[in-house]
Amino acid sequence: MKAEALKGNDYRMTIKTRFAPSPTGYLHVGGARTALFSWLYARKHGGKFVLRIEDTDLERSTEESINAILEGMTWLGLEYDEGPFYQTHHFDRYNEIIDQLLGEGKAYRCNCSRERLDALREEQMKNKVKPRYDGHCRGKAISPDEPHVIRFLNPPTGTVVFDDMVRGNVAFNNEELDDLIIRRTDGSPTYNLTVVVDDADMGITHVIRGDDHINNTPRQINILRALGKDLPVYAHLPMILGDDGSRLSKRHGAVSVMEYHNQGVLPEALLNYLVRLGWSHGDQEIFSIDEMIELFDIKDVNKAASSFNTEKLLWLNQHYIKEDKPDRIAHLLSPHMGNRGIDPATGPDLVEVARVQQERAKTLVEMAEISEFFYKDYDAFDENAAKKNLRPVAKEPLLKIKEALQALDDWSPERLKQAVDDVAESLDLKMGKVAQPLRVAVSGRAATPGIDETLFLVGKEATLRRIDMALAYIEAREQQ
RNA sequence: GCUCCCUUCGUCUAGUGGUCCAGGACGCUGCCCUCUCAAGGCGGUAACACGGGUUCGAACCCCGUAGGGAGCGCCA
Repeated sequence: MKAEALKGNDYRMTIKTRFAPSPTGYLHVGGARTALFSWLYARKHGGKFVLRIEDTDLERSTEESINAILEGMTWLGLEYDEGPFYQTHHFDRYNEIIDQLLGEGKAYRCNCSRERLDALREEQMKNKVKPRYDGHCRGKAISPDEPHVIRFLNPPTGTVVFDDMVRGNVAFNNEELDDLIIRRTDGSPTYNLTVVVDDADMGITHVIRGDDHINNTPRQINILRALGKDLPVYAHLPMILGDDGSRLSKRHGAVSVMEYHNQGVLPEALLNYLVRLGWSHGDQEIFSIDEMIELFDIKDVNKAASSFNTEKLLWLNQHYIKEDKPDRIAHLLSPHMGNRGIDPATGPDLVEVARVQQERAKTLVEMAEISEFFYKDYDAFDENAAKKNLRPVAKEPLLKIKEALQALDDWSPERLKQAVDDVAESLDLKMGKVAQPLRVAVSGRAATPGIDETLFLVGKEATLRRIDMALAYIEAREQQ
């Protein structure tokens, strides 16, 4: 008996959040952060997280976009416990609710023409008042057989008040609202109705969404009340702006989550970056997923919008690349090598390459670029590097080191380091005078990992061949 | 235009009346380390939007102003 009661109580208390994107584009960073916060809230409280696709706009919704959103969620690891649900599958239910409201006199038919509505709006704007429907069709007997929309009869007076988890107490006057359309002429339901019905049906306890929806909240609350449903708790998250403070758009560079994936950003880096946008926990910057779940509290979310800063994202990305296990980095790096036409199986162990490059790249794309020479001869020397280091004075050190390396049968980093040291000493040169020309010779570039690791991974045969290429380059220069 | 909201270094933020001539992080920058590039270590640069109050005392409370944002669809 007691256990039974407890169980019932627990059920009601189970927290459920949702992410409800409309599939009209890719998953962008703003949506991803909204999803992250919703997900964190559910995870932190042992609740459920549901994914609902709001595809009632048949004109703009696409299959491609649905897949892009699903792909983005998966990549970020924001796994959902229920769904994906599709609103287009719930039309019968929405109609049932709309008919119920109609029957109860809480909604009515309206046959105002678009022309009348447009004229009304224009008139109101001209008179400097907020444009809203004037209730022209309220109480009019309009036949279901003639073309019409259905409007929700919004309470004409009073105030809608709710306690937002991030905004605090929010109040709207019903006078500011109007009788919104809940069913279009073509019979399809509209957003404010479908959201309310689904949230109630799915048992969503906490509606966490972007604050561009805050103005919809009082309308939704009024519909919920008309339906006699419990209200969820609301949390309206601030927007993410571009680095110039304006609304995030394509001209700010990448906004799609998968674009970051393509650029070689690690999901944990993006997540860490996103969680710190509008939220903080003292001075802490680095958060593992588990720490986020443990420490995240929606009450610590800021009210003000924040600007997206790619530099900081890249810093975090480098941090995670550096900290991660070389074999995972190698695994993630492999496709990027493939994009450059390189099959990692044809050269040194990619795990070893990842290990030596880990702290030298901000993205996996960059790491692939600076690692290409381990797998294939460079097409040309980096111009500045060659100009500076492959000069006639470098000839003797290169010849000497070539000789020393040729004689080496233990091609280990230790012996390679020793060989370079020995040559430098024998010529009475600083190590850099030998190592740097050698570096440019074997890699074609000015910067690589330590010379010992570099030579080791490039291998004896390629090293000797490339030293000859460098010597030929120097000689060609001398001819000029 | 109307309604609502927001405002600490360039950026992300800490800060909830005295411990703040404002702390951390990214960026930029100086030095150290060093075979290059990174990474790392130690420094530096830089902010309470403005104007009035309230108070012994204000980044923190109140009021204006300015700037920014969101919404005002048979889009979501």
